[in-house]
Amino acid sequence: MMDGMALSVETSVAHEAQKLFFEIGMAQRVKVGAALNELGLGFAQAHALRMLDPQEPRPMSALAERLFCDASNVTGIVDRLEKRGLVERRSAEGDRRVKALTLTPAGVELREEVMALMSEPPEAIASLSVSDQRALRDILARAVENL
Amino acid sequence: MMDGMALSVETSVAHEAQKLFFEIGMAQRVKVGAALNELGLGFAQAHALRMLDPQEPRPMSALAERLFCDASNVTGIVDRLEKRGLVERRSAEGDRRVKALTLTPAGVELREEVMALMSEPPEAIASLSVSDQRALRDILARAVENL
DNA sequence: ACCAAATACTTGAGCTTGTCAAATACCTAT
DNA sequence: ATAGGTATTTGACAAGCTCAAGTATTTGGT
Repeated sequence: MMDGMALSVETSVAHEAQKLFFEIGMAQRVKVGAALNELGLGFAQAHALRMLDPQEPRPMSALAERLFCDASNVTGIVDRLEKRGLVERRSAEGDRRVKALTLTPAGVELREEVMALMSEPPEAIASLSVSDQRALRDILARAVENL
Repeated sequence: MMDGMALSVETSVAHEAQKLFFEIGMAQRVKVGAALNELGLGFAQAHALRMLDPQEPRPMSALAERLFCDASNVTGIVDRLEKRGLVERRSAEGDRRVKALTLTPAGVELREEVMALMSEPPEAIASLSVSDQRALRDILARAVENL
């Protein structure tokens, strides 16, 4: 009985937090999506851009892993990025099967914009007091560590 | 100079928080997406289900608003839900242009599952201490109020 | 009452994103 | 040499999304 109640209290706090978390995330997704569309990018393309390293070329397969999706999906996403001159497929030295994805200067530049856009805090967070923001950051940092 | 620095400190805290927020949200999206697929639902369908009221039928247009998408998109989403017998289109009394969306018993039931699934806190949040969870919930509640 | 304009929804074209299965090209180890 | 494994592409298909145009119905002005 006591255990049951204690547990239900705990889960209810986490659930309440999750509902709020989800609501803020959803709103932000809509806002960011609109901004990305104005840059002519879908969410997946933007995410792919973020996952590429301006310094170090990565194979398609590495991108698929980071995007948590099928390799054949990456083909299409990279096609569109390449058509816009943001990315280049270079055959990797040593293994001609792998395509080393390289950001072009235009790609690097747009990537910066995307990064800025996506790390822009939503209204909800920006309007918190600085001490709340700090507390939030610290709690989320602990949360991420526990992954 | 001082103002500039103070500002940059503030934005950097919010930005750091946002990056963590985004990372947790992204991971959760993937996990929830997989669970929804096992129920045979896409994210949009699930979200639509959530936005319908088991008590009070709503017109398509109301759903479009809540989904932040075009009305013509809702047609397709509701088509799929209706084909599975989760929702019914009834002509509204008083205005035959309007379709009143009504959840069937199966729809109500599946909606419950979806709600439970989507408010299930991610690993990252669940593994926080109870006091962190409480603090998180309270901060997010303040954040949502500021919308 | 009549007709033009507004409203609710559907349809169709076209795009991106996603999956799966099969093909291609290349590498590696026996 | 060759059998099997790996990286990427292709093709078929479906969801999700937008825009423009179409249909049905209501509303409002005259």
